[in-house]
Amino acid sequence: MGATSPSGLELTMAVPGLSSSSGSEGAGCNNNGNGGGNMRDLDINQPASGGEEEDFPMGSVEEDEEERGVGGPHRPKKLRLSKEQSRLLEESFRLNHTLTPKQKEALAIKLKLRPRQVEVWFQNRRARTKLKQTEMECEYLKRCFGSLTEENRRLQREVEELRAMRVAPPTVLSPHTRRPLPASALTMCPRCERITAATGPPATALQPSSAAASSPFHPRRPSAAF
DNA sequence: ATTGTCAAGTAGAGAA
DNA sequence: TTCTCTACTTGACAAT
Repeated sequence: MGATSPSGLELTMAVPGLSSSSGSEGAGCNNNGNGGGNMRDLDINQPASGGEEEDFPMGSVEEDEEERGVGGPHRPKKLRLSKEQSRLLEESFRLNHTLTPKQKEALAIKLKLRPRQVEVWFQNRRARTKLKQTEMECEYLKRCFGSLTEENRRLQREVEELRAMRVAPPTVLSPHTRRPLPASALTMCPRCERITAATGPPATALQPSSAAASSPFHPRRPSAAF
């Protein structure tokens, strides 16, 4: 299962029975929702439409190495990848979540970015994917916790009911003689609270409580010697 | 003013 | 030593 979240994250999660509601949280998904994009959609490789000065946000390959900002702000402007750049990055991320140096170089040339920028984009993209997956797993575990708590409550109630029903000790047959054992010869298994013969193989209860016969407490126990 | 997003910086770990 | 990764942080910017 691979879901694409509103923010374009492709998520895969190996959680049984989880229908990853792909667009669950729409809270912060402002980008690429309508394609129209009310967000300023700067192409960092184009000069800003109005002002023709050195108005590059930063980091396009054209302006790369030069030491600008001598005494200037250490983080001058924020790069915004263009739609096309993001699309191509997403596309290659879909194919591969990591890049070889060659792939990185090629992609950087294709996108007119520095290899470092491509690398950073992939790092951040992986981080976002992982975060999303973690959030989904968290949701899933919360649901599991809820249903297990409910199941636990139900079983506790069942135990209480069974305890209340057990007025007299059940008649237990000896495994050897097939005759009823005296109560003094019986013990209670501390784990399953089942009545057994004090020695020898487990005795056969004549009137096992209906739940004890197919109790969920003892699923396929390797015939332990009690 | 606050909040969310995201590119980029930094530190530390691990592999070659 | 160098490279790449993850995890965490920072700061710019848009949306509310």
